[in-house]
Amino acid sequence: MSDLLERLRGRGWRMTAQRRVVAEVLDGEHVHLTADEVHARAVAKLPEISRATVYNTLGELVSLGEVLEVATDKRAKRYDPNAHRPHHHLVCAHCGAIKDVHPSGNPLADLPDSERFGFTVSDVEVTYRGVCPNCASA
Amino acid sequence: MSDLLERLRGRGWRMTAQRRVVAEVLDGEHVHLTADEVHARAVAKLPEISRATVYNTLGELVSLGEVLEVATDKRAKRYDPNAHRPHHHLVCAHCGAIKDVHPSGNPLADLPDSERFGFTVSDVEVTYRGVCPNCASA
DNA sequence: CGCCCGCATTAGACGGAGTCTAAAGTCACA
DNA sequence: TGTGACTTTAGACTCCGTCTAATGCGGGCG
Ligand SMILES: [Mn+2]
Ligand SMILES: [Mn+2]
Ligand SMILES: [Zn+2]
Ligand SMILES: [Zn+2]
Repeated sequence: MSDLLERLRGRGWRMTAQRRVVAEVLDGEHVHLTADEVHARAVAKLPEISRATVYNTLGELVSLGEVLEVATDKRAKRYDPNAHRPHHHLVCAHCGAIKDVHPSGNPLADLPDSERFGFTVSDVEVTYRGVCPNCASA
Repeated sequence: MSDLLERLRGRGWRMTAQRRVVAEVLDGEHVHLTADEVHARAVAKLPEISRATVYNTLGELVSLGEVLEVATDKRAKRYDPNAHRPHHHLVCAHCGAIKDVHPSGNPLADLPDSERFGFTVSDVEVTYRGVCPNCASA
């Protein structure tokens, strides 16, 4: 994702300090941060950045397909910079920890035509739930 | 679900007009209503029922395993009285229509040990997304 | 290089969904 | 029927996210 800024510039994005900082926060680690967590980390690098700008920028990154929205819990959406390699999620029901997982097989193929009700099915999300080792040992 | 009230009484539930009405709203049709939709339908039968009671009762039904919470979109949770037969969901990305589906195969078996990170995995939710026939023809 | 237009940022108001509280009501057992 | 614990209620409150209108600034043009 380190050439993200280049790609964005290529798409006509005006480059600003705020956008750079949001991209930096998402870069590197494969995390699943909420918008307010992104904001908190962005503020550490650029104290005057506003919540609205973080929301705006995340929304744009999502539209551009550079970041995915993930709704694993029923609270705040999480933003996933791992948009390159398709994957699903494994969530700890106790502490909320999230792992990227790659199940074998193609769940799309497991939905027979008789179960499609005439829909054009284009995507599938799989969320595994369980208890992480940390929470299990506590 | 028609003997739901019996089961609940058996569990020591105090039976009230409000709880009866919420159970009736959920009974029968296999719908996926939001809490406010449940409230609206409950009000039609018992005008003075409050939003808080609908939320309380839905929460209790969920704890008892009689109703499932479904978070197919990123807005309000939906309440699913079809807790008897395990199933997944197919959602229209355009109008939000929701269908119950029964994929072949067991997605839990598709998650190799090497992808479990020491978690005890107990559950999996699969959400298919696409466009329904109505929206496709429009 | 510096101007200037239009895009970007900002603070704060606003909205929807859900939770909480404290006061009032009512179920059900004795 | 009386009683006490359980339920219900209105409305305040929180959290997450969106919107607005005023201000700021990036960067192409002259
Ligand atoms: Mn991920
Ligand atoms: Mn369902
Ligand atoms: Zn955990
Ligand atoms: Zn549709």
